[in-house]
Amino acid sequence: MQTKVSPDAPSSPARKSVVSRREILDAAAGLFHQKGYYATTLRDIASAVGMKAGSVYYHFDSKEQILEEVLDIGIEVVFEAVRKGIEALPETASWRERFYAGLRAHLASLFQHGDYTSANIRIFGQAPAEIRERHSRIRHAYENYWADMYRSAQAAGAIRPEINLTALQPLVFGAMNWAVEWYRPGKDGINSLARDYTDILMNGMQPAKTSK
Amino acid sequence: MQTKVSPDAPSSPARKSVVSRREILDAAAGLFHQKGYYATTLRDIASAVGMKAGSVYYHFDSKEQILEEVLDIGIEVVFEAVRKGIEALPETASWRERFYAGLRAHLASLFQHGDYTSANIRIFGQAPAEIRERHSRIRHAYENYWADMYRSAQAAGAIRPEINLTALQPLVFGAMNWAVEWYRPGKDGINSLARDYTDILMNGMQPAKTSK
DNA sequence: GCTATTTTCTAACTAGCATTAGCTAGGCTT
DNA sequence: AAGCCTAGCTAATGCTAGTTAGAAAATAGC
Repeated sequence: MQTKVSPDAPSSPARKSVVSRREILDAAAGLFHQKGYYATTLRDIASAVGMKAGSVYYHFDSKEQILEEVLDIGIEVVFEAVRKGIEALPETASWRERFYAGLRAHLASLFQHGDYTSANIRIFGQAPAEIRERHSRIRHAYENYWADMYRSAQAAGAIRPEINLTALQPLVFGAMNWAVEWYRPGKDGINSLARDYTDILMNGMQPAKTSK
Repeated sequence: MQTKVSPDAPSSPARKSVVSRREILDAAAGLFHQKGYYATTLRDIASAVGMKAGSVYYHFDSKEQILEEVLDIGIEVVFEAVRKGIEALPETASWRERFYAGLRAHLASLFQHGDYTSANIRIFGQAPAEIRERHSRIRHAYENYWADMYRSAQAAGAIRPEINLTALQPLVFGAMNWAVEWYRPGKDGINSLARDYTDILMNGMQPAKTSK
């Protein structure tokens, strides 16, 4: 019945089921992103990986478990990409460079690792309360990562002291995540999008400086 | 069978069914917002207004029709609020004032007319393709309203010429709409939120002006 | 090559859903 | 007062979904 995931069993030499499992998750993420959670049936998922619906239960206990893992992976992938993107910068990097790097990494992972992250944004609201609850931990970890960056940037004077970080943070998140709803990437697409966003958010849209 | 809505029949003195119809829509909007479209059953909707599921079919042809109307109302309410908020300004109003008024009205209607607009944001992605298609017309009308404002503001020099409006517009939309996911209004809440957003988007987060 | 374990399939079961058909009771109109 | 329209109810229908149990196939170990 396999209830626990048991991360890589003691000596298993790349089990077959590890692959199938991953394929199922991949397919599920894609379908969830496309059609939403409820509109996606287990038969859809199964047939996308060339299986029958019943077989999925060898790998997962329920449809909800699949949802849960897809959600978690969605955040983890972005989180890791952003962290790596920022840590790759030299110590001397300016706040603007760090911000750009983070923004760029977040956007990139929305479209490259595509399904998991964009599924996350799309279906989070549809998830049963209990699952949403559990999943929120990972979300908050990621949010806190950004929150810390903003805080220290403001402390260092790279962000105006009047700026309300409680508003800034979700503003940026919203701006980034909304891209899933409309943006269809071209070749250089994501970099230029990230540049545009950075420019707007750092400098504002107005030409000169005005009274607050 | 009642296929057409026949907007306010010639001389009917406030039919009972008009009320029930509206109650159903209200309840549906609330539930859609809360639980999503598929997770909301007709029985849920019906019992929320003290009816049985079958009776809903006296007022609507299908669950999808309810969805469609809820979606449409969601945009219309915001659109109207924003238009009114902006038109109420004097001719002499600055771009910043206009922007603030629009932003404020949009945010306010997210939380005041609450369910319709936030349901719209939440469930649009879950709607069947065909409905999404039809509904997109209204959406685009609203988006175009903003697009025109941005264009003329930029033409008038109130927005820096380097700003890419194709990026600016969804950035702002995303920022506003994301508020549904996290913001819980207090008393003065929305006004101060709108002020914060306006400040960030107009002036940017950084203290002085830097090289682009 | 035989056996044990993994992995998948088949085939059903159950529950819940949207939808429908026919009925009922009250009120408006004439 | 008769009959029609309105508004809603009850009960049944058909379908689809998640889930399960056991058989079959594939794979690996000895």
